[in-house]
Amino acid sequence: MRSVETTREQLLTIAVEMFAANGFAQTSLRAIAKQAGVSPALLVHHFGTKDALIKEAMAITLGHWVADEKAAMLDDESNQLSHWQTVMAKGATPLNFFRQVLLAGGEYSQRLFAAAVSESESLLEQMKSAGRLRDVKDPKTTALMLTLSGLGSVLFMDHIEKILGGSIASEPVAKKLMNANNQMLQEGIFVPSSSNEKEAGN
Amino acid sequence: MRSVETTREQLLTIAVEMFAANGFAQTSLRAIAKQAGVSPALLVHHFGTKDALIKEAMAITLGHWVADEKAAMLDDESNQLSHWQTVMAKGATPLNFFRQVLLAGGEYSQRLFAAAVSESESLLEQMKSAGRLRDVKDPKTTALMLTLSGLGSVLFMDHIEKILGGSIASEPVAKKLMNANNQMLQEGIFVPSSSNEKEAGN
DNA sequence: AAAATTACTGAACAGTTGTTTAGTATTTGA
DNA sequence: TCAAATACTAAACAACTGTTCAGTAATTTT
Repeated sequence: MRSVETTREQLLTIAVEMFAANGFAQTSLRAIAKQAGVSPALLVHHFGTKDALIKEAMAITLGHWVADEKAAMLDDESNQLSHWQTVMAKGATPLNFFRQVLLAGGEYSQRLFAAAVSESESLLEQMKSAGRLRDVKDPKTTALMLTLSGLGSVLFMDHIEKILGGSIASEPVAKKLMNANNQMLQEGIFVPSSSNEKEAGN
Repeated sequence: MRSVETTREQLLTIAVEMFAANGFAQTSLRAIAKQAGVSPALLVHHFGTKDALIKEAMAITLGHWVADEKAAMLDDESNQLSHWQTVMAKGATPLNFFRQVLLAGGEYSQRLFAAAVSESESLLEQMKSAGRLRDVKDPKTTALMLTLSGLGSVLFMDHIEKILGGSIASEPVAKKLMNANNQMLQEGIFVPSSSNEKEAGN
């Protein structure tokens, strides 16, 4: 054999890129094989089925991401902008891949979402112990809301870029988003009306 | 002919439901025809192509929604919860349909997103003239952020329900979300740190 | 009532899909 | 060096896709 593990890895890398760019259902084994200059049957030989290939692609991409993310968190906790740019510096592929995972639904989507929520929760806890969190009444739901806008910005990347007129990775666009977000989350933007000043009972 | 417009309308209704439930690409003409008890060729006869059917389904669903939404806005502007329940009372189909439109990407997705953003913008303006808006530095980007969490909650409906343990249409879950959202948007949740108390320059 | 139009079907076409099979080349282990 | 295992391919299968075609039934128009 010419170079077992290397060919397999190459195939996996190409698959991840193509899945990230076009989605799982829209990427055929034939297309991946063609891009790799290889016969479709070889993909089956190495991975068994398309589903298995997808799962392996998910596992490896999520694994890398989590590792990198943890490193980045320990590294630089306070500067959002530089963290954001660190994330984007990894290139569009992993972010787009996650986008596709979320879009595809199913088990991995569920897991990814849950992981994002719990990351938000631990962020809130960190902020709390740093004395930078106000008295949040419902931390879990709050974390969920934070997750929604966070993942929303990943999912709607293209739309955002069209509206703000620039790459989401670029400094001006990233700053715009962060400033708006910071104002919302630090000062609030709405003045309570008399009717819903108190929280609705439940 | 047995009842021209009626058959066409029935087909369209079934198509909308199936698209909403399973997505556009995942719903074949044969499946729609089977559900309708009709031959696949009849769909082609009435709509020409699948794409045309999809576009017609989009046009009619978006049209109905916008009309209903405008009526609801004039009707009851202040009570978020009852508005939310009005929205949900229309049933899951239109909301899921929009979800699929957003997921599918493309032109209609773009339009829908842009419409949602501009609706958020006009909400901000309304709030401002009602004296219920703080001094927002970047209303456009702020409207965009609001849109992200709004559409996010539509896209991730299933995940949210799994985490909060109940239908998103139910009163307790809806209240949870709204209370967390209100606190965030009215009081803010983060205390500014010294380093990013001032907005980052650009 | 005859003619024209419209509603509708069954069968097939051509393309794509994931996967299988049978076989060849290449590499490894003994 | 010989045998076993692995890497890899060409061709085909079966299932599915959107769409076409030829034809029949029902309805409208004249």
